[in-house]
Amino acid sequence: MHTVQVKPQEIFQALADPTRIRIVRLLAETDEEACLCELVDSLLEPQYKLSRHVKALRQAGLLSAAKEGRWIYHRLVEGIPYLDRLYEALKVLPDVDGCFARDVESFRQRMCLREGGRCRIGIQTPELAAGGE
Amino acid sequence: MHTVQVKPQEIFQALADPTRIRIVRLLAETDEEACLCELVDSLLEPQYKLSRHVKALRQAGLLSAAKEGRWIYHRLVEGIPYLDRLYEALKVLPDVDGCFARDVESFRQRMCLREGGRCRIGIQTPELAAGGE
DNA sequence: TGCATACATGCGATATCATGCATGTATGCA
DNA sequence: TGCATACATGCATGATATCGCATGTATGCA
Repeated sequence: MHTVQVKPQEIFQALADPTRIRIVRLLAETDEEACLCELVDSLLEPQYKLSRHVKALRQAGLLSAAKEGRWIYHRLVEGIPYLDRLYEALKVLPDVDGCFARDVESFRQRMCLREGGRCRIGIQTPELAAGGE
Repeated sequence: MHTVQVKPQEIFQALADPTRIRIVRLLAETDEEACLCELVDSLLEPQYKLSRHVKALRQAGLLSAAKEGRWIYHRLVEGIPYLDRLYEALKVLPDVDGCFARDVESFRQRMCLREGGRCRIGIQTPELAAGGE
């Protein structure tokens, strides 16, 4: 089940980081699930960084993970009143520098590389993969 | 005006503290304004602590302040889409230990001490006033 | 004009967090 | 069975947050 007694402040703490907001907002706006390499290629942040942020969001109860072989698909936990309202808040956040719009656009293009609706490739931006460049 | 360019993560950071959540939730549920001494007597936290948290919420754009002589009334900034949705999320947060319910009850009782709708007394819990006990 | 009072804040101690680098784990394919 | 790869994490570091204590500022009243 979801609730492992997550304190309210832990939920907001999970969103108190620009990268984590980008992750949640991306998944909220597209209503999609994504594996880590897709997030890396969309947000253009290092693999280890997003891995940790995704973990933080999972521990806060915002994300659920589904393992499929080597890939792990992350999606928003939905159906919980206060979480659903948080997503709504995120979706109407101002996007002054167009960062969120770019994330969504990059993500949509990355989704085109799926085969049969599943990710079959890894990180397409080599300098963001483990080990750096 | 309101917006002094508050970054999204600063809004969530402002709510990433249990005391600040209590403040915002109290004002959201009661749709009231409150001065600092009323908050002290309701939340039963030291004056200097709430003063700082209120300041943090103001800097994040969640609270506005109206000075009336020695008293300063704080209320939620409303009418901004993502803020209004955040308040809605706060209002449906679980209250496992009954903390929020107690805050609201204490606040309602404290409001009975107003004269003409205005606070005319100071902190009624001496050990929480400046200087400690 | 001086005092009581509503609220603000400088300081130091402690704790938590995000990041980069490097490396570890686990899964599937040849 | 070994290698490539998708993802995870230990460690050190710098940044930031909270708190208690004490004190400072500003307003109104006697």
